[in-house]
Amino acid sequence: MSTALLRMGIRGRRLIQFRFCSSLTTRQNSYYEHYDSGTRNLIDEFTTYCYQRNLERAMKTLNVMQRGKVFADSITYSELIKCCIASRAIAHGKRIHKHVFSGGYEPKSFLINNLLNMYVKFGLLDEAQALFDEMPERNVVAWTTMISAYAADSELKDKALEFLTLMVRDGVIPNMYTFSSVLRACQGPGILRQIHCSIIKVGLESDVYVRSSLIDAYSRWGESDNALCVFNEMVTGDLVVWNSIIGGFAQNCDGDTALCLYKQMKGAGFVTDQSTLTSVLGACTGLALLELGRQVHVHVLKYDHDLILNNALLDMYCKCGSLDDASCIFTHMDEKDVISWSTMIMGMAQNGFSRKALDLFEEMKDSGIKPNYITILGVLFACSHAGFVEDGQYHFRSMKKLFGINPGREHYGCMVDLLGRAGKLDEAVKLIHEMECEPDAVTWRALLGACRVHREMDLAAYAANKIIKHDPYDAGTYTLLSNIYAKSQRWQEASMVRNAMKNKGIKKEPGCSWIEVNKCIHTFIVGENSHPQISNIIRELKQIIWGLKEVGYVPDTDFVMQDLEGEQMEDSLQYHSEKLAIVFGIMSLSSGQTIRIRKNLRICGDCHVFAKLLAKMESRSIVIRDPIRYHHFQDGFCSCGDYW
DNA sequence: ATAGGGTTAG
Repeated sequence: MSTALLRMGIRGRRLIQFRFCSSLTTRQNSYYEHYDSGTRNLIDEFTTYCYQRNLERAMKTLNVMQRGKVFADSITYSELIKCCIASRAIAHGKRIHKHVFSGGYEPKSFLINNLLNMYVKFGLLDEAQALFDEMPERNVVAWTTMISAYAADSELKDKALEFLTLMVRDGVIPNMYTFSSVLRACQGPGILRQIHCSIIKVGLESDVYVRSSLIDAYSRWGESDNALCVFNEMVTGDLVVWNSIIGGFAQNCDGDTALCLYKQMKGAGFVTDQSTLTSVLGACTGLALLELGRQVHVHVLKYDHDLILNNALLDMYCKCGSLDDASCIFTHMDEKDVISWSTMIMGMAQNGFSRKALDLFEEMKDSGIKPNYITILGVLFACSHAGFVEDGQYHFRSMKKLFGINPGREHYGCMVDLLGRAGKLDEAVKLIHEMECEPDAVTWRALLGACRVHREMDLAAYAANKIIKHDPYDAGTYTLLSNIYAKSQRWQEASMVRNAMKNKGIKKEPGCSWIEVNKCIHTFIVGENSHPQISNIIRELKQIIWGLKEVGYVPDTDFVMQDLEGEQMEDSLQYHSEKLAIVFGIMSLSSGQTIRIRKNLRICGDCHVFAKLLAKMESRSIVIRDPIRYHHFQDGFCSCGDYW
């Protein structure tokens, strides 16, 4: 007689040893054949229900079996617990937990680990911790389950790292599961490097899970170089590792590298999935590559029910200035969440369609989706850009009451912008002093922007000094401040600012514009006449300026109040990068096509007038995206309403 | 039995 059957006899009851393992273990380990056909049928039924994750029926069948003195063992319970997790049956899970410990036999360690995992999956960390504390022996799985639980909680990441130390102290050796969990808990590049060292020491760096976690962790802390090192050391990788590195660069605003890696990935024969496409769309968004984005859209159609992917698509079209496409996708999405709505509201606002943004906000509330911090930001952004002072004040005042959202710095920034732009500079200053959180450079920049519009030199100087205090390397603000002093004939202060800039080694970022023609990106950098067709472009530009002057274009050379937010004055008025890019667009795109430009600096007043008049003269749309907002030029007007 | 990648702002 086998020892198993002997044990059954001693305990005086029958245990179910399931068919879950019958394909894995040999039949001699199974009690199954010793049962009568009625019991066998019950077990079959139970097994089927468990596989179907039909908890209700499985529990019922188990009760029937227990009445026939056939009891569950650890494997049985484990399967039941998996059922509970799948159907999120918390109460059932707790009942099974009690059951396990009230039985007359000792639960196997894997069963307790399953219970632990169940509490973690249900987010009941206290219960999990209590169970963990009671465990007679904690193996690497139990430790890893706890570490993974704490690492996933933004408030408890320190605890995950602490558990790693405790675990090692307890003599339990972390494995690749442990490391890929604990990497999520690293709260800075220092500790990350330490963990990386440990991983190398135990020789786990080539595990794909560990590798993708490392890449992700380095990317999250802005250390793309290290992420790329980890990636490049890879001999054999999988889709997720590729997705990690592509996503890492896409999120770190390095779309070029992300797209380059995407190309390599396809070259290496990998098939993309939703995650890849989401990151690639993100790269297109960052680079304003509408045509490439459209190509990716074709692949996205395969996954038309993927919400995250659709949201990324939506954002791509918004940020590439194609709101018709965005609206079309938005109306056809079968599921919309708060991010879909926020993306659309912000997209409308940034592109100058403020009324539409506010209408969407009303629609969103009607649809029952609760706005979040970012949604409200979009709403206030829309109000400030259109001068809807009362709407803005209403939404700002009611956000806490209606949605329980406390206004943050960004919200105050929008309000300062709104009030300041409406000429209520006193109220804007008052609001800054009333802020619950400390004003920062962004807040002061909003005030400075308003001062620029209303030519408030003194207040502008005050705000600019505040910005420099917060952000001592902001070249744009230095330039602006020095220009303000110069304009007010405060020469000494002007030269002091310029000296401070020189001493700190702060240099202006050169103006740069990009345009996509035939799937190729053409770059124009001010002062660097590096484009192969530059002489033709300049010749054409001169003719255009000549033509525009005939219809009333007067080049504007007053830059004093135009340097804002890192958008420094570009040196040569005539050859501003966006002018070159626009002219190149006219020369190389077919006549009906919209000209789309992306800029690294804010557009200057002169180029703005130039684009408006040119759009009218050429009867075509020009869209320029700067780091903050969008300008849709058409028929002599701009969607920004001449405020930016 | 325990582990990895994707969406809104700044």
